[in-house]
Amino acid sequence: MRTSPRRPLILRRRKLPLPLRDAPTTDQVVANYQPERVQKEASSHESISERTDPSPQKFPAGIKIVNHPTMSNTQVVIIPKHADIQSIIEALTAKGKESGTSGPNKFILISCSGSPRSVCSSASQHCSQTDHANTDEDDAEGVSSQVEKNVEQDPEDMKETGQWPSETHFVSESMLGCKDQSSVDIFHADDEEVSNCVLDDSLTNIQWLGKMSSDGLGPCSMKQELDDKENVSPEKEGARSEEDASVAPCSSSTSWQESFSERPPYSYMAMIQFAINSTEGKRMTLKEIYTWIEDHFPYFKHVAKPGWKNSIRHNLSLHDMFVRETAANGKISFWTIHPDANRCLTLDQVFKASVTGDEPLPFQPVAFVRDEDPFISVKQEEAFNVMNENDPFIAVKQEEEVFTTMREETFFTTVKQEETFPNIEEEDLFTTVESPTRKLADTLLEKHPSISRRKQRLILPCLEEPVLVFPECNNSDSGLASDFSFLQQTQPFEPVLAVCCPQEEGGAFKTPIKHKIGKLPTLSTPSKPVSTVSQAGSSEFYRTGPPTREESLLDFSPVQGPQESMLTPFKDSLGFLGFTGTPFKDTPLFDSPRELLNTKSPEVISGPLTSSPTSAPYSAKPCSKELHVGSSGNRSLTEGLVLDTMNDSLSKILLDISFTGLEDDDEFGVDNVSWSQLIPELR
DNA sequence: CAATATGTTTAGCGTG
DNA sequence: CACGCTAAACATATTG
Repeated sequence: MRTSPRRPLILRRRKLPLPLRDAPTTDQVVANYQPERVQKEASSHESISERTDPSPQKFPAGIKIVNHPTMSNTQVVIIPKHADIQSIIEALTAKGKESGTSGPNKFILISCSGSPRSVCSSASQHCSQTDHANTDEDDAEGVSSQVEKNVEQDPEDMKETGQWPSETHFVSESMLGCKDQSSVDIFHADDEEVSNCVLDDSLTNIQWLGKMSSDGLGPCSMKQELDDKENVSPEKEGARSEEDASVAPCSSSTSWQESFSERPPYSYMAMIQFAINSTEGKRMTLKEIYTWIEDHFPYFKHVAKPGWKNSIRHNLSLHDMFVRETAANGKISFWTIHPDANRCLTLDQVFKASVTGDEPLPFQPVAFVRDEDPFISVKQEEAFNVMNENDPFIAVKQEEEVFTTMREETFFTTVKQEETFPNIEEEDLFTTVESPTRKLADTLLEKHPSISRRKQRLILPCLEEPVLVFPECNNSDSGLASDFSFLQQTQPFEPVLAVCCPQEEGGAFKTPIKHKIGKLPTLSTPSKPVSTVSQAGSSEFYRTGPPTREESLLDFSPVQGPQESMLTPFKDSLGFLGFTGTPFKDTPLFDSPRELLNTKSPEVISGPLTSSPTSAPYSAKPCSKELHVGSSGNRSLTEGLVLDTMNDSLSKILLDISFTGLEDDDEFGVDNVSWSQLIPELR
């Protein structure tokens, strides 16, 4: 099969692996998933509570309990529609405590009463809560569990292979067990991708970052592990990935070595920004950019085809946020990031935010997207696009994101005339070296002759898509840092929203406009204006418009998650937007099990579903995408809880399990659930 | 002068 | 349709 040219998708964010406290216990009837067994169960619909849960606890009638197919200390509990969840939880809690470390202490509760929309909105609405909660909590002692689902498998094949039932569309993962706090990440994975490379992606993306450490970001450590890594064959890696996926991989050097041959989940745009922002002067020669990327992403040094450099050059030229400056002697060209477009995203920053999650970030970026916003196209994270990417801030977001991609896609630029050229008319900024194409684009854009040909984008009402501005600009004194310094001072820990009116600024652009800032240096080709080094002082608000897909989808969004939300200024991109493809990437956190129980989906969704974009932009927007996704497909979402009796924590998880013939909620009763279908969903 | 590096632009593809 | 990626063509600059 042809390998998709897309960059690796971040399917989920995985907490740093935690040591398993308990070995598989003997009381588990189903220690491992067995297709044969599932087949039998599929035809019988029998209640397995008796045989799998011989404990004396009193459970309401109709409850079904089954051992998790892959998680040694976890059981899956299907709760009847009208069962008293509270009592069930209490019983399970007692059961778990009674079992101690030698028995099941974690339970995934699947409720049959949830509706797709309610679930979706519920998850969405609490995104910010989740972020906040995670920020303050220490999850070092957490026990994580992952619930993954593959998709688009023929039911029969699923039975044979132990994979997912047909019409299962989401990949979900729950991460819980942080004392009183749990987090659950639910992702929407592209069917094809998931079906083809779920495991691969999990390693490629999450583990890719997860295995990194701040110390490991440097070229040395990366190179050190390269040799070993290259010896890992795809087959071997694939075989290992499944195990890793189910057994929270340890952040050992070994796993890191094995995974970093994977293509990094960042777009070229994001990586270029990483590279440039890693330098003191925020500028790099092309060669240095190459070197930086090779050093930090061994994939490009040892695996990628030579053409990647061409792509780098292509990106540098294509995106207006990248400005070429010529040294005084006119012989050396440096690439910089337009000060007004530079979000100062660095790899280290992204890493810390997404992986460690232990450093409270000064901001909790929040981005709002209209329901019709094209953020959805991202996968790249699909699930997570901390950085989308595309831009890492240009992205991320993907998902996002902690990142995406930093897609700079939508920068509302203010083509401000530089002080050095106060008399230059805006329309003249690019006249010197314009290509026919650009001229045409300019003509079409009329008032914005200098924007790139790819910037003919929508202009969104300011109120509908507030833009979160990140005051944080690590080690950078470029535009943003200074521009938002006041915000940082006044509201260091509060989300900062910069509501902009694109129309006023001149329109939305994918990337910042490269406008003539200084003398036109010698150009290898006469089509692109170049700025001189001296222009670096510009500090105009380059990015004043609502975050577009590019921003929110930072290509690096892979690290998006509750904890990541605080990482970078553009968390919105990374988080909410970066992973547009993942409807439930952000799920609510609850301080207590009771609070979780009291949370009713209908309430949660009422806002997003009924509120107009303008009336409730802050609460509904972030989830609009998710809502859309959740309600659009032929899917049946069910809501679940994860009860960790070891930590007295309860998390809500969202499962999108579509069983053939069970679209109707009323039919999705416990009696109709086939374990052969459900179990794989919970693997 | 050839080879290489750098830079710009266009086109096609896959994906959402 | 927009986006990111890839490939390619072409041009200019640099280097040996």
